[in-house]
Amino acid sequence: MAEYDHPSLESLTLLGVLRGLADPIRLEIVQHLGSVPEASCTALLGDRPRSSMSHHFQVLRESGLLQTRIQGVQHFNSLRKVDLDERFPGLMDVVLAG
Amino acid sequence: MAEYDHPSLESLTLLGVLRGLADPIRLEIVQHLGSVPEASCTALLGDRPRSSMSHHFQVLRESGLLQTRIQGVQHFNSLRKVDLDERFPGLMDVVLAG
DNA sequence: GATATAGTTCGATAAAAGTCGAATTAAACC
DNA sequence: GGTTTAATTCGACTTTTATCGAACTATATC
Repeated sequence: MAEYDHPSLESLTLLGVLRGLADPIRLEIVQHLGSVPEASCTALLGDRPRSSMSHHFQVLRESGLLQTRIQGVQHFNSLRKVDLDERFPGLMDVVLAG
Repeated sequence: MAEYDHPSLESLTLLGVLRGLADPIRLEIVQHLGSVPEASCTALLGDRPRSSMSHHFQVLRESGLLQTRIQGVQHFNSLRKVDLDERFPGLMDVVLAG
């Protein structure tokens, strides 16, 4: 696998981002990523099946909430906080405060 | 019909509110309500069936996003902006700006 | 009381989203 | 090349959510 392509800043929509956040697992992932620079999928796994988590990471990536950097066999996820702050100022602050 | 009971400020959850917002029709309703003091259901109907809209109003009410005042045969909906601003400061500003 | 109006509730259907095991890919390492 | 590790993809299934016509409730008006 080469690399993911992430949606551009301009293509992000409020509805898309809200849909990305509107799931308990994904909200938890996002909030966790608010407190660390980045995290691998495994680090956020808990006791859930990998395939479920992989699905949620995909949704988060496609809605523009996180970006994934591939290093060797690991995928490091981080919040697209700077982008999100520019596009939807204040949103991430509320989400991470909640 | 007597009156609706709306969830208390403390019982609102971020996830619940995000779920309420994560639908195109509901987001549109909320954003519209951001620009008017209140609106009846019919006023926001467009060309959609009443029963569908009634469902969305119920979801919005239960997630704490709006309150409904009954006056005669009409139901007037308004954003719970003050409550939401207190509970999730900044959230509504982003949503209404989007 | 009959009629009109505003909105809800019911119930059936359709569409969307989440779950998760099994198979697969891809890199790393011996 | 074989093995381990990290994560994805596939596909089948379940659950949740949305849609919307038809019947219903409640208020207002004549």
